[in-house]
Amino acid sequence: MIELLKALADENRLRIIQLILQKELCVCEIETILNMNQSNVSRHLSKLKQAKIIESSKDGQWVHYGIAPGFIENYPGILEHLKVFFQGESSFRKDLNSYKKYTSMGLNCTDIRKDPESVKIKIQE
Amino acid sequence: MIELLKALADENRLRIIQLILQKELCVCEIETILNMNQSNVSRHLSKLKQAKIIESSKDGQWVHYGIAPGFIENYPGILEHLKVFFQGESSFRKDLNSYKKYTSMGLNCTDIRKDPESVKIKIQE
DNA sequence: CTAATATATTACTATATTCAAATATATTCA
DNA sequence: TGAATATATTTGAATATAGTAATATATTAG
Repeated sequence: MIELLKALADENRLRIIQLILQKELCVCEIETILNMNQSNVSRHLSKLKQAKIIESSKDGQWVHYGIAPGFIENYPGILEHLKVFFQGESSFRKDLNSYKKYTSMGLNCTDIRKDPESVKIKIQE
Repeated sequence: MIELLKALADENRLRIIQLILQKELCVCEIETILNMNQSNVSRHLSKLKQAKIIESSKDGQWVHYGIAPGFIENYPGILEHLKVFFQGESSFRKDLNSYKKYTSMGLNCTDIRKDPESVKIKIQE
C-alpha cells in the first residue's frame, strides 16, 4: 500500500497513468504524447510496474504498457479519485487532448519512428 | 492530489492516521501510543495538516489532532482502502491494540505527563 | 514572576528520489 | 551479418525527505 501510494505520488507518473487508462500504449507513444525523454519515461514505467499499477507486454521491438487488472480490481476507490483529479487539472486535460489528437489523426509508432518531432508538433494544441 | 498522496505515502504518517481515525488525540498521546519521539510526531503531524488530512485544535497547552472532515468527504475511496490496509497489517493492528489498551485503562494526558515510560509499558501487548 | 510542561521549529545527517546523459541490450530490417 | 531502432539500465548531480538532538515558543501551575 505504501509502495503503491509512493508510486502514485508523482506528477509524471500520474500523467502516464492517465494515458494508459485510455488505451494500452507503447513507450515511444508515451514519450511523444507527454513530451518526456525516453530514459525518464522508462524509469517511471518501471516504478509503476513494480507497484503493480501497470503491466507490460512485449510485441517484437515494442513494449506495450497497460493498466494492471489487479489495480483496477483492488483499488477502485483510488482510481475514481484519480479520474476526478485528471478531469480537474488543466495540464492533465492538455495531455489527454494530445492523446486524442494522436489517435484521431491515426498516428502510430511507425510515424513516431519516422519523425518524432513532427508528431509532437502535430498533437500540440 | 499529489501532495495528498505524498503525505499518505509514509508508514509513520499512516500509523498516525489510523490512530486519529479512532478519536481525536493530543500530540503526547500519539507520541506515547506509537512510541515515537516528540519531534518526529510533530513533524509528521504538520505534514498531514498541510495536506489537509488532519486538523488541529488547541486546548490550553495541549493540541489535539483529528481527521479533517474535508478529507473524509472528498476522499472516501482512499479512506476505505486505508482502512482495509490497516486491518491487514499486523504492525498496524498492534498500534490499534495499544490504543485500545490506552483508552480501556482510562489513561490520559495527565498520566503520560506523570510517567510517560510506565504508560508505554502498560499499553504494550 | 518563575519553573515546568507541551508543542513546534531549527540544524544537521543520512537516505531516497528525480532527471538527464551515456551506455547496454534486444529486436528488426536491409 | 550489420546498421538502425526501441527500450532498459547505469551513473552522477541536484533536490527532497526522514530522523534526531537541541532550541524556541507558548501555556499552565505554583
